[in-house]
Amino acid sequence: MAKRDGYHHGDLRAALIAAAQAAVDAGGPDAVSLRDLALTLGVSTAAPYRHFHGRDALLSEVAARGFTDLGEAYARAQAAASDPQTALRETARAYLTLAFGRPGLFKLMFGSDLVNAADAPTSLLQPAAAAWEGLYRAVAAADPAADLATVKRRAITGWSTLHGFITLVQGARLKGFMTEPLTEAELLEAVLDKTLKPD
Amino acid sequence: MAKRDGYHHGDLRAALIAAAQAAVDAGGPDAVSLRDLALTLGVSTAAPYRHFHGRDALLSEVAARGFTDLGEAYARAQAAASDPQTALRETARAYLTLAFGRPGLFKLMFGSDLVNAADAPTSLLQPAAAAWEGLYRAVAAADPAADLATVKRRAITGWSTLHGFITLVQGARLKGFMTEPLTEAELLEAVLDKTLKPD
DNA sequence: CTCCGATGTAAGCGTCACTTACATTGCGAC
DNA sequence: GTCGCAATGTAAGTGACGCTTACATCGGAG
Repeated sequence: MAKRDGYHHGDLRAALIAAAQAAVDAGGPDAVSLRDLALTLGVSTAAPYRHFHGRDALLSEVAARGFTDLGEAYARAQAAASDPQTALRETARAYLTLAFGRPGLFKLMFGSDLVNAADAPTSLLQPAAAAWEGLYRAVAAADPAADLATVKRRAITGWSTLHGFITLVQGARLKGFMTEPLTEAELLEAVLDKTLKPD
Repeated sequence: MAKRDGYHHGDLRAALIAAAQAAVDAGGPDAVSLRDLALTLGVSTAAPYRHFHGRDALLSEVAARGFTDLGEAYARAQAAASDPQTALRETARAYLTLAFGRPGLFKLMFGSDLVNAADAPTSLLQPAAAAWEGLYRAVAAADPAADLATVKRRAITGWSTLHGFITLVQGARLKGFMTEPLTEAELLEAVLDKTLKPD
């Protein structure tokens, strides 16, 4: 790859994904402009369309890799844990780590309508579903005696707590409320406690 | 108002807000185009700028009215309840009602960066803060013995559960998982239960 | 009645995603 | 080897968007 002959780029597709990833991490989904990417990569504005149907297709690829990363982080957290309770807590922590460590990517994955779109590609839907399965798996393993409905209910309500806290914090809705008598670390543990509480 | 002399509109400002509100309810914040609104109202594309600094200022006005509505819904719910526990549950239900009843408006209020913006006007920040106070008030009233940190923690984690569920549902992240053995109504009550559980 | 501030218009700028017609290249078939 | 074709690039243009500037029109206060 990376052979430049003055006309063909070498591996424009990979370069576009990398540049888009960087832009998403730096400024979220809205910071991605195909024109900008093309200019940065020294290529015409029409070139990206040889590799992606459009802006959404490129963003879908970036989001898909985010979901893949998330699923792998879940798997690592669960493999490293000595018992199912710890595994569940560390799985939740992996979600928080992605959300607060790469907020731009998180916004793309969970704040955009890409996954919701009618023409969402399998390459996006599959990793997204796999990530959810990773969460679900941890909830199920933490209480093998629970029936299906219970596990689903716990997974959904727990995920809601975790996800809601993240979106509220990132939307700056808790500014001035998170501090005062509560430290941020205390609050984070409180959120984890509520997230994991069985019922 | 509404005097049309062929040149001046009569009350363009109010008409713009109403049209923007309708567009937001119909298709969310992204569905609002100043050009479209101007065309619909039979006015030039530059006219809206006589009444709003730009697109964000108009959307801020719509969002502000949403927060005002939310705060009033809280107040009504609390006034109608016979005891503080019921008041808290009905306050939470009011949040769900706005979210699921007017998803486009909810997305504008909590999914956009308007409130977060550095130049957010007081006319938006004040109703937003007031709405949060309405939630907080209900949590505090439900347990008068609790200290400040406890009330804050409960309000934040509870709101997180509620808010996260809404955003996950509206992002279609729970499609196929909400149904199976769980009815949607059951799940909603489960979310409310988890939201309101003191600790 | 006259002037002036409020409110409108016409025209245009720069950016965006995307399309179309054409140019260049590497590579496998022969 | 070279020929032809598919892959990959370019140049130019379309239409929508937010926003700005210079000018036109109107109603009401003096």
